[in-house]
Amino acid sequence: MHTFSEENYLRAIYRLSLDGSGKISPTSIAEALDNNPASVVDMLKKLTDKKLISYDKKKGAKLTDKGTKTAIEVVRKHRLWEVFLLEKLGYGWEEIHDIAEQLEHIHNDELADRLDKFLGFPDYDPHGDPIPKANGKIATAYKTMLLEVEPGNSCQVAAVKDTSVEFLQYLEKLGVGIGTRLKVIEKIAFDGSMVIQVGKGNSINVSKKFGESILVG
Amino acid sequence: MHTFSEENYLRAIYRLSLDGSGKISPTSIAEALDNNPASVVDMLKKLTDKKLISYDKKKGAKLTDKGTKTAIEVVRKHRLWEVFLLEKLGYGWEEIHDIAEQLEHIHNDELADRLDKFLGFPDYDPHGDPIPKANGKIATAYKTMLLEVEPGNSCQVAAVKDTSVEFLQYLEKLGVGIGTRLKVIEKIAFDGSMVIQVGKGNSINVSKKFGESILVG
DNA sequence: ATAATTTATTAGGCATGCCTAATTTTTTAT
DNA sequence: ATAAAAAATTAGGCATGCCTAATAAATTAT
Ligand SMILES: [Mn+2]
Ligand SMILES: [Mn+2]
Ligand SMILES: [Mn+2]
Ligand SMILES: [Mn+2]
Repeated sequence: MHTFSEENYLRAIYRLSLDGSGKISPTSIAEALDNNPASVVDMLKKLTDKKLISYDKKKGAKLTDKGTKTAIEVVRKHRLWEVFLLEKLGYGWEEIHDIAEQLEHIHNDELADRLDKFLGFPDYDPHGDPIPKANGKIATAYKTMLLEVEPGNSCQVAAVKDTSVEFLQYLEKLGVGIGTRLKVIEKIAFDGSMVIQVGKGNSINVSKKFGESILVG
Repeated sequence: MHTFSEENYLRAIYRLSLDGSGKISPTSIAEALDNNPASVVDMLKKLTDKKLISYDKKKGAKLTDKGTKTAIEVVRKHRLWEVFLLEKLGYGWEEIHDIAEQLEHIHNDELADRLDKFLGFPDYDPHGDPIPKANGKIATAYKTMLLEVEPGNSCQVAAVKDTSVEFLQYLEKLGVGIGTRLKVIEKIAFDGSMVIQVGKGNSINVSKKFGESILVG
């Protein structure tokens, strides 16, 4: 079995590989895990020895099939537990990520499948991310950023790319959740911010970072 | 926050203190945790420094108020999770202990209370052990062993003192669970074994160890 | 009381997973 | 091409939590 730390690295590498933002370097992993590049280099050696990744200074880190399988299992558990925490225990959507970060490491062969069944085989987690199925298949994630929506057009919030407490509480305050209808009124060329209308409510100005953190469908 | 290992030690010391089998020594703790007395001595120092226990070669280890509080919180989570795993996820009663061993270490202030509420405030776990309440109060555990029941008398299984897979699967095979009515037919002086009738079924011979592992009420 | 046995403790070591500081390599700017 | 900056790596260290082997202390048996 893998350690918590190994699983956290695999999950981080997996997420970085989906971002498609190029080479997965020690620095990028360190940033994702909020630790030190030197620590990452240590761990990349261990993961390479265990055949969970390949690592090459030129090509960066890449999950092997074995590593991908493990990463997806961890992600599956993470997202299923998030659904449980929100729907069954009544936590707020800004609280669940940190707890799921711990629960994703509980080891038991049947756990994910039993939890999945108990929850009614949900397709998406509370942040709009697709939940990998028992066979490892994953629905393709939404990938249009709110930022890319042209003024005059409407869309619905499909997922949030940032699960920080700060961002989710801000969304809560604005009345924005998964499924909320947003209309882009205007884009400000100066700083990339935009004016949007939330549902049928009033218009507000949100930053470029905000526009990049919401995926719409 | 405390580490998994610290919590496991606190829980072990707590359980040993309830057994009332005298002084809690490094050897007894090592046996409970299946590790080495030398390791235990190391940890007793750390727990003493953190004011979670007091340790004295003469008096053995004793939980402080702070240590007791933590131990009870861990036991509370352990038993609530066991109820969850059995009742909501449908695991067998011999499978839940090991998973709860992991789940008991998930840290979140509201978790135990939310889980408790979700489960309908259960009083006992699936092995018949009382679940500590939010205020730390615990129903007194059953303490009459099946072994002490006189021939001719009947009783009901209230709890099992041994949660090993081997014992629980054996009980399963015999059709014995919490609440099962048992009648003591005969006690064999030779080896302490006894002949019991399970429910309205046939009579079987069970060992002394068996008689010591079942609590009745 | 002395010897044998058991228990507790210390000493030294190892794996994990992190760190800082120093060094090397690579990339970017001039 | 050279200098400056950034990224990767190495070296050395630290905390945790475990181990074995050696030693000390306490118990039990003779
Ligand atoms: Mn995690
Ligand atoms: Mn999520
Ligand atoms: Mn248990
Ligand atoms: Mn445990």
